[in-house]
Amino acid sequence: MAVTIKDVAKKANVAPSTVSRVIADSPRISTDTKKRVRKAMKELGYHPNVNARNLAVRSSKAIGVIMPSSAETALQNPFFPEVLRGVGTVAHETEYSLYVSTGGNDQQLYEEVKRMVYGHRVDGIILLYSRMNDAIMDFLVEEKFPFVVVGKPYENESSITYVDNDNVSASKDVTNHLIDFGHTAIAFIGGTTDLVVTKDRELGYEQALKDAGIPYNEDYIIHDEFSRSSGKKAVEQLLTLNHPPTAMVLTDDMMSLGVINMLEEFGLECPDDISITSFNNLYLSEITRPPLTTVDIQIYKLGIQGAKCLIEQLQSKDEPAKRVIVPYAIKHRSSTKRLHSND
Amino acid sequence: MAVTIKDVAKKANVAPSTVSRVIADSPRISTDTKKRVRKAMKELGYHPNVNARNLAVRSSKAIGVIMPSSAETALQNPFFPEVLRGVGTVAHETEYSLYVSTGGNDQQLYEEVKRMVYGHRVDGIILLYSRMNDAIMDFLVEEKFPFVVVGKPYENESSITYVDNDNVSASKDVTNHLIDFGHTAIAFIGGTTDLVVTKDRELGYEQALKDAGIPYNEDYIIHDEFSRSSGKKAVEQLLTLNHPPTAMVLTDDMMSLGVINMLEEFGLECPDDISITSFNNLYLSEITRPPLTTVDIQIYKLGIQGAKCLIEQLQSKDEPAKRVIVPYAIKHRSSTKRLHSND
DNA sequence: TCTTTAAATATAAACGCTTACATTTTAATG
DNA sequence: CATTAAAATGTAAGCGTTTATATTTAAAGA
Repeated sequence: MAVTIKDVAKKANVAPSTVSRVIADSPRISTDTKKRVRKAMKELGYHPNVNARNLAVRSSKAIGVIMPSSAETALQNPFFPEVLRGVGTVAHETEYSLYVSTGGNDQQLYEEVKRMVYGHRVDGIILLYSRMNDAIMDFLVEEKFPFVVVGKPYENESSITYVDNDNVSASKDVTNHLIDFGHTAIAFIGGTTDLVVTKDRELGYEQALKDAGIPYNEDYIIHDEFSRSSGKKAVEQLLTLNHPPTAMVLTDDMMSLGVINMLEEFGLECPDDISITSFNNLYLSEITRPPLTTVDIQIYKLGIQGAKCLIEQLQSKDEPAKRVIVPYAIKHRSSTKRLHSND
Repeated sequence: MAVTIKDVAKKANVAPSTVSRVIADSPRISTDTKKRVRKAMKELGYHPNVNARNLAVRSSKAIGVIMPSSAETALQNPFFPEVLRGVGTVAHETEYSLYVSTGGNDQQLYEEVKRMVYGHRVDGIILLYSRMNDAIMDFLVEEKFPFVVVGKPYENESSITYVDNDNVSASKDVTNHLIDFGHTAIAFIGGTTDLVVTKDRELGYEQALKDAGIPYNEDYIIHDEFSRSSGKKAVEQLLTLNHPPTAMVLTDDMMSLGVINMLEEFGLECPDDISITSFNNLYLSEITRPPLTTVDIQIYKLGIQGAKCLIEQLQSKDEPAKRVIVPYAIKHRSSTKRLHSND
């Protein structure tokens, strides 16, 4: 077997507890013995066994990252890798490990979270999505297990720590941008309605219309998954309307890609025939034709902040529930155009 | 504290060992007591503590997934999430957990791997890249730690289990496709040269040229990271040549995106002015304009197979080194065009 | 020099599980 | 009905740490 604390102890002529204490760099050990023990560790090639340690201290120094269940489409959206990168950065700094979910469907995911929690696999969890009546979130609050959500909780908002953008305001801003450009027939294409983020962005869209005195048109509202195929479907639906929109507020860059593609099939050009605003500012959004006017929600920062909050929560037991709002910024590119100014 | 095996034992009036055996569904326990114990577990809400279990059995039922160090650019390429999805699928089926690397630079990553290995955090490792003189891979063989690589090892090829495509052949095929279309001025833009995959694809490209009797032109070969910005740089370099190429073999869809974008800035259209073949068949590749003719390397399957191989290796100690070649398929779309047939 | 106190280290009991081995119970055999 | 074998369960020793408590050693005070 591998070399243990006892081997080191023997070699350095001390008790195992002493070795343990020099690992923890306890001030109760004289610098002399510390040196001696460290030498022995080096010579033997000692490395602590985390399982044993975790068992003794009842923690795992690991955090679980839960992505939406529909792994099929979820992981395909660069949003997730990008938050993950943020989370990973602070995890690395603080020497936490990252456990990621693998569940394919809702049920599997739920089982997996239970395994993480009950099995003491992780000390805390980061939820990378937020939807209504989510069994997993309910479970976590029920169990009083430390977690933070990236996005806004659909309930218990004040008692759950979360990091989010001000999506209402962001959505209002882009809609206003479209209105400023003279558009009044503005469609909204968002993700599934059970996602809190969709709700918020729709709300912002509505507020902007209302403020501008533009009547709300139900036909202009479409909800679907975040994916390219759904984007296509959405376009089809809108373009066959009597009064097709001249602009659209989309809530995801990937979706926008699909929409623009579909538009072309219908013989329409963006932004000449239709203006588009988007969300996320994925690295793709500046590479598409046209480059997208999109809301930079600072995905990486969302990840950073989420992880930070969680770890704070883990370090001091009764850290209060926090809310951190990551600022957004609209990237004005070329997917929107002033109405009636066909040059 | 949480409910332990002893609590269950007491409640069910059996010895802890019996409970343990029930958990393992050992045939040595009568169905009667099994039932009784299971009932007790349910009533008490028992869940095994993995740390304790791992310590006892000296394993962790977890596999480590190592992505390239430059997390900045790496995770941005949907290739990685997609393999991860494959890996996750089989991990889930076999009840393994997934540990992912978080290291930002080479050194950090190396440290992390050591922590995984020495700390008994994972039972095996999947390397999601393969480059020359990789300290991590060397470390793993040195330690005789179970691992598989997705990609082809740069050395010890016969003693390391890996899953890969036949990249030489694939690259040859796409190059030939270009040649068939009448192109002779064909450039190659690949990732950094220390990546084995780049080597292979370049080799295929060269072979195709040679077979067709087309002289090798060093100016046509460009190496860089897999990213969009590097793609742009590459284009610039090629177009300012005396005899700029009429076609290019690119080794990554993301790069292709950048290239096409850049081409436009130079006033060139793909495929009218220049033909492009690509690799990976990311979901984007059919959404771009033009949709890319690209090699479908079946990323998801690479992940599936990689995980399968690793787990086989973990289950039976002396599983022989394997090589599994995932078949590729060229997706013919609209980014290539017959030379001189300007319609 | 003898206490008293502080500093340094050792002892041993957890942590929650698995498993080799021992023991008891049950069934089978002559 | 005793004997033996097989089946079912129990006992206890790990797995490699941490940590409360005890012990030893060294320094300080009287």
